[in-house]
Parts: sequence; C-alpha cells; structure tokens
Amino acid sequence: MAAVSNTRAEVRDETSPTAKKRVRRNRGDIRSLFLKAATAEFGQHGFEGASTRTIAARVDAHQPQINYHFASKDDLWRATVDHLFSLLDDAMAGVGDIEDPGEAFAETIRRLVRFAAAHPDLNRIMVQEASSPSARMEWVTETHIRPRFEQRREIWRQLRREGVAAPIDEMAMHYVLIGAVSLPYVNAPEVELLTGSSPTDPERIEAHAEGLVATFLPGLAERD
Amino acid sequence: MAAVSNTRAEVRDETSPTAKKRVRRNRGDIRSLFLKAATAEFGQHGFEGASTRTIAARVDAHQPQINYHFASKDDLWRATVDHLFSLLDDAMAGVGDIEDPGEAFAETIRRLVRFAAAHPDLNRIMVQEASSPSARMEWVTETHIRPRFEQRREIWRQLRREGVAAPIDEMAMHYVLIGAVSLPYVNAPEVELLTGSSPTDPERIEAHAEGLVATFLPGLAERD
DNA sequence: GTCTATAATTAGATAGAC
DNA sequence: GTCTATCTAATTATAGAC
Repeated sequence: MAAVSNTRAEVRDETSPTAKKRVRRNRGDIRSLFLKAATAEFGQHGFEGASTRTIAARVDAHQPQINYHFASKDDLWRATVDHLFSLLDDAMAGVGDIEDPGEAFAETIRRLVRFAAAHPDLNRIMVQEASSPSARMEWVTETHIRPRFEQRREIWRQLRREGVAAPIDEMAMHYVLIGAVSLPYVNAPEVELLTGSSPTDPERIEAHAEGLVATFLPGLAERD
Repeated sequence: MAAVSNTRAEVRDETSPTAKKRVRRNRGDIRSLFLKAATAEFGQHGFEGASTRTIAARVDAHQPQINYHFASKDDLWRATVDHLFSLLDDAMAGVGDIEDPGEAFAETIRRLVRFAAAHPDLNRIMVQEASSPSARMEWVTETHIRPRFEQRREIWRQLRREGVAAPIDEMAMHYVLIGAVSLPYVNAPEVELLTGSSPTDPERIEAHAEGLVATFLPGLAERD
C-alpha cells in the first residue's frame, strides 16, 4: 500500500526510536490477548485483509511473536474461530434440554440473536470465509457448521410437519435464519450511520429476537 | 506471504520469459473486463484482501494498467460497486409501478432473491464493507443504500399498520430481509459443500422467493 | 522458553517508453 | 493515448539472540 495513507498501520509506530521495551507476558495471557485482537481484526478485514503486524500492535507485541505463539497466520485464524465457537456453545448451554421442539427452536433463535449482538465478529468471519472455497472453509464447515446444521434441520423438519414453522425449505432454513439473525449486528456500523441509532441496545435486541420467533414460528403463539 | 504456497498468485506467471505480449484493447472493452474481474475478486477476498495484480492477471493484463484505466484501487472498487447497483436497478425496473403495496413488496422480495442468486458478489462486497467504518462504507451507504432503505421502510410501515407484514421492526427490517434473501447465495460454496446441492437451481430460487414472501408477508395470502 | 533482527515475497502507484 | 519497467512500502516467516 505504497504512498497511500493507511490509518490501520498507525495503530502503533513500530519504527519509532522511542518505542519502549515490551513487558514479558506469560504464555496463556498473551495467547488470550492475541485471540481477542485477532477476532476483531479478522472480523473487520477478513483473513487475507487482516495483518498479523496490526494484530500484534493492538496488544503491544512484535509481529513475529504471533508466529511463536501460533504456528502461522492460518493457525491463529483457526484458534480464533475455535474460541468463538466455544463461546457460542457456552451461550447455547441448556437449550438441548428443552423438550418441546417449538420452544427449543424459539429459544435457539433468542440465544442466536443475543450472541450475534454480543459477538458479531463470528458471523463476520463466517460470511467472509463461506464466500469462496478454501481449506479454511472446508475445515470450519466440517468442524463447526455441519453438526449445528444437521441438528437444526431435523427439528425444523418436524416443526414444518406440525405446521408450526414458516414455509421455508429445510436446506435453506439455516442460512435464512442466520442471515436474518446476524446481519443487523454484522453490519452494525452501517446501521448506525443509516438510522442514527444502535441495533445493540438491549431492548432492541430482545425485540429483534421476539420478532424473529414470531416470524419464523408463526404457529407457536396460535398453538398455546 | 513468504514461503507459503499461494494459488491465487499463480493465476498467471508474470515473470515467465515466455510471457506473451498482450493484445492492445480499447478503453471500453478493457474497463468492462476489469470491472467483471474486480467484482469476483472483491467479492471473494474483500477490498483489502483483493489484489490488483490478480485482477489484472484474470484478464491477461499488467497490474499498472488498472492504475491507468482507474485512478486507484479505491476508484476501481467504487466503479465496481456502481456497476453492480446499476445492474440491480435494471433488475428492479417496473416494481415501482405496482400500486398495491403488499404486491409491490412481494415482488421486491422475489426480484431481490433472483438478483442475489445471479450476482452474489454485490452482497458479499456489501457485507464486508458494512462490517467496519471506512470512507468506502460511508460513500456506499449514502449513495446506494439510504434511498433504498428509506423507500422500503415507508412501505413496510404501511404494511405493518395493515397487518400484512410480519412483526419485524421497521429499522431492522431491511437487514433481516437482505440477510434472509442473500445469505444462501453469498455462502453458496459452503451450502454446496454442506448439502451436496446448489442453491442456485432455478426451482430452488423460486421456492426460496415464495417462501420468504409467505414468511415476511403472512397477511398477503389471507387477504385475497 | 520467549522475543528481536532480518530475510524473502508481494503490495499498489509512479514515471517514462512506445 | 496506452502500456511496461521499476520503485517504495508492507506483508509473513525464519533464524538466531537473550
């Protein structure tokens, strides 16, 4: 990016003669810091657009420290995605115990909305990776997406038979739902510019969740 | 990307001694070729991840030719986005003449679905840009998004009052709709890997469109 | 065991050849 | 008017210092 002003590169001036010596941090701490910084960086710029130098600078570390604590940029990316999906699992804890499939799916939608609002970078990373074939895409699809997809598809099929679910094909449902759930948060910067208000206000998050429950499961309220 | 094999860079071997002289093409033709190549490249890799060298190689041109025909990478991106939105305008021609607001919105949904299936790169580019603030994001929001957003919001408000539309807030509606419409096509490579079938088969496109019409406008069928 | 210096490669843009 | 040779900066990874 020659001769073009790059605000991202100015997060920290690496070449400054006054640059201080870094404090030495232990393995777990710095790994955790790198993962947090990488989440934001990969979410905002995609895998290829993200810079390990910028990620390192965000936590006041040198760029090659990433290659020490993670084998490669690719490995950092996978560790970041694993971490985000483990947070998602935490957020979904207990939903599997709900017996009524309609209520289970409704609660899934609510939790997905809240998680997307709290961690938009997971959906940002996923939408970027799923846009073109790559080894990363195959890995994340088989590792993290397929089990969730199959499980939701099975419940959706049942809810369709019972007339509870909206008339959306079981193959497309997963993407229709994730798109409707996450885009307001994935695109939050645009939403704020456009509407002058934030989609992540707690009341709006809950309103969004209930709106989607009523829209995707129109037979749920009638049934009660 | 040192020492890492990069398949994208091997689209064409620029340094090969056997590299042939390029044919000289006229201004309009080569601009059009660049726009088409840039659409795919920006869609797959985002603005920062896209390489002007790779875009040039796709149409058998040298990288600096892009700086000649467009002032900069940034200008190429804006020209690409302008072109895609002009295609969208073409696809939407005549919808504004439909008098009944319910039918007008239903037809809008159908056209959006077909367009997203045919040109997934527009939504790919948009979702990437709207993820973080930038001059590009502000430009595309004010130039292309705001007028569409305001217009749809007005119709949606009316349909909500009439009880035709699903209970989704008018501020979030635009993103919920675009997410539900486009994600199956934006993420088409993942869908194919996951399901073994393509979401862009004509029957599935129409089924997706009618499913969304029924889901977002549940009062439309009842009214007839 | 952890971090810094540096190498190899690729980036976009300018200047000058045709 | 159009394209090619070249320049400077920014990329990730390795090798060696502490």
